Amino acid sequence: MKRFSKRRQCILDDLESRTDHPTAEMVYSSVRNEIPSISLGTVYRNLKELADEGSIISFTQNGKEHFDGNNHPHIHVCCSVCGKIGDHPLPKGLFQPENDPDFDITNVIIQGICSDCASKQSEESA
Amino acid sequence: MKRFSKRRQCILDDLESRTDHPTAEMVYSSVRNEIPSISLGTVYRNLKELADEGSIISFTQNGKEHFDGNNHPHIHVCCSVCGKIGDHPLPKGLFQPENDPDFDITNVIIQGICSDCASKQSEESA
DNA sequence: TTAAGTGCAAATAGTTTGCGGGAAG
DNA sequence: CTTCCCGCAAACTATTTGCACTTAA
Repeated sequence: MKRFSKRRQCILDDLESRTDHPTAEMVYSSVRNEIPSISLGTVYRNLKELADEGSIISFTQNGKEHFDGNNHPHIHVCCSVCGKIGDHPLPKGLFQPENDPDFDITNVIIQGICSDCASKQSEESA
Repeated sequence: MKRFSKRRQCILDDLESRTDHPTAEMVYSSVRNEIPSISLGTVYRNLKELADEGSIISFTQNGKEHFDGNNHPHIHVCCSVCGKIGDHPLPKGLFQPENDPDFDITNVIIQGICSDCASKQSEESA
């Protein structure tokens, strides 16, 4: 049976209290303020368990896994140039794949180039 | 200046001729039928260049990068249990982030659990 | 001719895991 | 007690890179 673990709780609390989308390393660095003896392996282990049980959301961007304490399905808009990640609400039913009406959406990721980076790029090439 | 390279062309042709979403390893295995002496490093190198220049789309699923020869922005529906990836058209303007109307979308990923896997899981827990 | 492309193998980055010790129930 | 959890360090996987050699232009 799954136990109450101070470390797991602390990791979950940290994720739920922040609005960015930290990597494992970033969670590690933050949680160490609370529990200096915690190890990176434990952070990885618990992040994976929390994601598997659906308590948190995870997705990969630029080769690193990012985590989100808000486990309600919503939209992540990610700029592939600067790496910025923004949250947006998911309009009800809008994204339902027509060939699988019961597909259970857990996360939506939109990749592209934000207008800031687009204007910088056009300056450079000018 | 960028040159015409038989290997790069062959990799691009392979990607454009298939409708799945292969990993680098899968492209390597396929392209080796055409050019047996090609190396995995070259496949990685060219896939990265093609993705950087926008000729192909790439995204990470289950810790591996997948590639798509269709570089028109469209929706990838990914089941996080069985790993199936499906293509869907992107309704014009539907996903435009309201706080950045000029955000240039290159790819949309919808993660979740397909109905097949969902029914299998409910059987197991029964 | 010469800069871009390549094979090879070593290196790297991110993540996972086995194990002996520690803590929750 | 006994089962899960943890720190540690080694292992693993996917990907990148340096270098000497090829090849397209």
